[in-house]
Amino acid sequence: MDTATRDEKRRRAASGVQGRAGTRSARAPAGGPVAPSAAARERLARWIAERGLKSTRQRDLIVDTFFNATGHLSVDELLAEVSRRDAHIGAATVYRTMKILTDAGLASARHFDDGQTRYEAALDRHHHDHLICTSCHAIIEFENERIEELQDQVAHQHGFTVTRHKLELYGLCGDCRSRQASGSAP
Amino acid sequence: MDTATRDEKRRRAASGVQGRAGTRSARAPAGGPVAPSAAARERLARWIAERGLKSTRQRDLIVDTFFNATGHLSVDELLAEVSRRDAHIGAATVYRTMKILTDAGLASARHFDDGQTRYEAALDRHHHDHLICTSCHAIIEFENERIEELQDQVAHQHGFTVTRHKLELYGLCGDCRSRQASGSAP
DNA sequence: CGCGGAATTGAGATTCATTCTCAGTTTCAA
DNA sequence: TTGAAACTGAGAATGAATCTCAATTCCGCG
Repeated sequence: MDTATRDEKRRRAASGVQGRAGTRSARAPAGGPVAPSAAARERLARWIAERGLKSTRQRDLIVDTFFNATGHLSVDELLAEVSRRDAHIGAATVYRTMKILTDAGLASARHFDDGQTRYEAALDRHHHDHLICTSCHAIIEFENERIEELQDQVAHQHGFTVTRHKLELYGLCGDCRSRQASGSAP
Repeated sequence: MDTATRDEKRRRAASGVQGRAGTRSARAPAGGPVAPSAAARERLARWIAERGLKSTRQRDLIVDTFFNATGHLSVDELLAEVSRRDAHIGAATVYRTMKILTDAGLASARHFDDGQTRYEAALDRHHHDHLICTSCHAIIEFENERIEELQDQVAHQHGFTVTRHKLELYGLCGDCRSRQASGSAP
């Protein structure tokens, strides 16, 4: 029965505009020249060793696939990608692996308004927020120091100590806007 | 830091100690002296009439309960309240009614990080954002013109036209912080 | 190199929020 | 009053995510 479900999902991931979701997202702006996945894998190895976890073929494959992908992936999308390399890997394993990656601070989970958890690489990345195009689903990252300051200020006024925040701007990206302004063909 | 939050959510959702969530939220700051539910019900009546919908006992009861409640209610909470007045009302009806209210612009749906949709009255209310206490789950509303301006500015820099946004600050409210600082008893 | 216990895996079951289906009920305009 | 259309409740269905468990894999130890 799970087979049917999985096919369902894959079809969606494969067909929809979804495939491109996050493709445009900026990767570590002005990051280092080092291959990110290498450092990440090293840190993961340490994390795993430290707590008696084990390194497995599936885990490695998923992690490798994740760090070699771009953007903000959902488990569905990641599984679709992983399945291409090994069709036997189950969804549960992908969920479990992403949880480990998240706990290890190597990935971070984001909940946009599409009801799926999306993951982005978090290796030495700064905090940032997102602009999301409601038409083509592109996700663009940005940082704004001034906004953060104002947030802290507001929180302080209400006696709050903020530990994390979420700022998402939904709208039309430039491309989609001009596309809609002229012809209609998507 | 997203990590700890997940367990938090599950535990909270499981134990069902949500009754108080949102209780502290501010109601229409400096609103008019008019009873809000009356105006809302009037607008709803028009909305319903305009599109050939029907006014039913259940609908009226749910709407009345919603507008007489305070804060950011989940369907569960609303249903619990409604059930006290009429135990036969089904969850589906509450979902359906809240959808109508939302479409009519009389309620607005919010998705905080607890996996449930929460509704707040939207009658003539200004846009606002939220501070959420991760300990007692109080939800406090705030407005900050300056932040909005900066958001628009950022969006503009990226060629975006923003249609809506979401800003949530998670942390500890003053009460919970001092409570944790001193003894531990809640 | 081979053991054996602990961690891991896949598949299906399960949970939770929400939506859908459908037969019976209610509303309301004519 | 009447009948078509909207509504309702209960349970089934859906979708994401988690859990269960028997079978498998990993890996430190000898």
